Amino acid sequence: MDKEYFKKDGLELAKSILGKYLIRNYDGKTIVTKIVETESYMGINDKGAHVYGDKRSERTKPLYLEGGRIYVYLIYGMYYCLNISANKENVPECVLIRAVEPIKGIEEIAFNRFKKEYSDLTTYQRKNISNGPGKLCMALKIDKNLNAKSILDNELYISDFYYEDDKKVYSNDKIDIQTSKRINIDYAQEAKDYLWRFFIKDNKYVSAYK
DNA sequence: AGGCAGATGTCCT
DNA sequence: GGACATCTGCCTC
Repeated sequence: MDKEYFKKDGLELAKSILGKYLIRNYDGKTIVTKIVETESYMGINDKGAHVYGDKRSERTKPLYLEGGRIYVYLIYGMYYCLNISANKENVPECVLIRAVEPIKGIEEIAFNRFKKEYSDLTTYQRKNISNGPGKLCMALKIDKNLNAKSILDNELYISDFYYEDDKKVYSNDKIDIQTSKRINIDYAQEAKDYLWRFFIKDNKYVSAYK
């Protein structure tokens, strides 16, 4: 992925990063996951968006930067959510990453989530290891420190391949995408019914919402 | 497998 | 003071 890739609009970006790899590097460790669920937030006219009504604030600053910036915010006082800004500068669209599938580094993920080895997790915990926006941030150790940084940098980036024993493994472009209404934005009036949630059909790690 | 309450900080009226 | 792009634990079925 290059800089230009992220300058498409928020709906295009949400669909095109499905199936791509979200890769996290920290403390010399690498975690590889696959993006399986996203939502679009379409800027100043979207009643579900943080920037609705052109609400510029300290919090929403990264959204106004050019596409490809990380926007991390705190929700319900205890959880982080990861977004990628879309489109060009001053067009504050973004994509919320709602769920990922673990590919590499499962032991690291299990520890970040439950402070236990993967083999000690219950089937319930295994199923719920990264199938939600707050859960995936815990799984990948994502917090405010990454806010406003580029999603092309080594700490956290999106790619269409990862390395398995020095061999490139590419993502599959042929993905069956399903759509639905966005989750938990009942306040957004007519915008709550827009079909701006996208997920990979039948993927085990999509969040619990139908 | 599903419903409900509680946790808890930051942004907004 | 209230809302919030959520998760967990505890309860019932």
